[in-house]
Amino acid sequence: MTGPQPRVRFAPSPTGYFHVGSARTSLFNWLFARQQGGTFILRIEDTDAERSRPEWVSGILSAMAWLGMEPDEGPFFQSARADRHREAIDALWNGGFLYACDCTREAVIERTRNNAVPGYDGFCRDRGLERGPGRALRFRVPDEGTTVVHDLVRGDVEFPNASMEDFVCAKSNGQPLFVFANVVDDRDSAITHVIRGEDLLPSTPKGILLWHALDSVADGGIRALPRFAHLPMLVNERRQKLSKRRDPVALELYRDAGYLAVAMRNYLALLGWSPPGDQEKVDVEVLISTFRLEDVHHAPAFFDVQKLRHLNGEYIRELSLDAFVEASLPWVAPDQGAPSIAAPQAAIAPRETTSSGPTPPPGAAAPTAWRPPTDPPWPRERFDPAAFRRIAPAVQERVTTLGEVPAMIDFLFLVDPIIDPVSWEKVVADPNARSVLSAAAERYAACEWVAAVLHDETRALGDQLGLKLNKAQAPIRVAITGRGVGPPLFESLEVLGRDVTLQRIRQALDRLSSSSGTL
RNA sequence: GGCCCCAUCGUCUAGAGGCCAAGGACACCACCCUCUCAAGGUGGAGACACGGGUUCGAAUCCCGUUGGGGCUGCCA
Repeated sequence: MTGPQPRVRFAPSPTGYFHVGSARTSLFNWLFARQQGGTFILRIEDTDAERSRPEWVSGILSAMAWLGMEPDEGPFFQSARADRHREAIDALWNGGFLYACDCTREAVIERTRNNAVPGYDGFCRDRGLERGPGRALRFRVPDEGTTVVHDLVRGDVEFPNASMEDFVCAKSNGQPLFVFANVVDDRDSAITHVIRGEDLLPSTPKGILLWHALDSVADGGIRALPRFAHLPMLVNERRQKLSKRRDPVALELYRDAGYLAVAMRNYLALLGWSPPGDQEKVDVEVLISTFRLEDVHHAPAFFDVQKLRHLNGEYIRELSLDAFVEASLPWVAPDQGAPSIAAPQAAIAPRETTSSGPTPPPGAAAPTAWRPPTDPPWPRERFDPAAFRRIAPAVQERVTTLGEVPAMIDFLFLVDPIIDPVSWEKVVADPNARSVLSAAAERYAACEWVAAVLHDETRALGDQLGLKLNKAQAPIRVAITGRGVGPPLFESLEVLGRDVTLQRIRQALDRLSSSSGTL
């Protein structure tokens, strides 16, 4: 690609938490910028003051930091540019592109009820109203002709101008509206590529009209129209645009559940695009070097958590033991130096931290200390880092999210294990359970306390009772861990220690003896 | 209703006229491995929405149909 270095922007509106769809849009912008040696700009579109809150802005910033997408410029706040927007409005008004309109929404609806063409009917177009309070400013859309969007993803998309209504550029209170502020800001920041969701495609011809109008009044000089790239929507299982109300779309949800930033980023990149070759799990360097807007798929993509989980599991298993232990800390020991929000990602992809870019400007919230919303089930003082580290390799192979770690190791740190009723019922129903537990208590009391020996002892115990190891270990597992599934039993026993093991076997035996045999 | 977009296994996708009796990944099924559960290994089932063209030849190009979706706010 030739010409000036690309300048792209991600322009979210701070209306709540960070949406996975926004994350995907941001990622594609970021990938494109990194690849082209361009500039990635963050612009907060907060022109609607009533729908903007500071904490939502910091949510955007920290989510982007988590995914390793630091902006090169910004965040810029659209609300801070009101004067500039008014200036551009004046220029357009003076150029005759705008007209004042005092129609109420109700009046328009009333008037156009039976019209073939919906939307505003141009009622005020030739009334020659002066600007003033209570009067919105509308753009005089040409009656004839076609506006074509040259889209890098979809090719040329044509919009008959006659199908566009005279849209509002400035509210009756003087506030600029989205399309208008958006275009002015893109012009002023010399954006070369507008990469955003397909839902914005229908408003693009309006933006183009505005762009050329601003050119013709030389507002800020003549500016080259950016290239556009409209990304396919992310949809739910019903193939509808992801909705905040009913779909789990908050990126924070996934972070809280223990998805790694690298996995999330890799998965997001797979939505509407795929790296060359048969490999889908790829390093960010590959993402950056092979990403092409022209290769973006046209059809909407379903956000498939199953696949995300799988990828996450792969990334977790790939971690070094140290990295896994550290990444798990927020879930197992939230007080022990809970890392900042960016830390898990930094630990996993250290190269990420070398990405250049100015430090966030004043007003940008620094990444805050972060922890998952739920604490581990054991008393914090009973957590033993050394014990966790010993069992960690077995856990690492078995979890698919970090959020699953506590449930896998809770028996080590709880005073009494949490007994799963269904698993316990199977023990009660097992006629051999009592003799297995008794024999285990006997053998475990005397043998050397290492996994291999415990393994042999248990096998021998089974032989003695005519049971395969898989049958013999079952009651012991439930007695010790409370569950029928978990990390390898003998390693678990080794870490737990002889005393606690014997105590829990005795407790299980007691419970079996109680009249009901149930919990 | 109007404008616009889209259409390959259940899902994400590869596929730019012959290399495709359509490849990969997730999910699913079976087997192997195995102290449970995972992981891993091997194998299996599974798709070009439909109808017309164009062409020697179409998943790939064109038209139509059907089906989905987006937009249609003085929200962004």
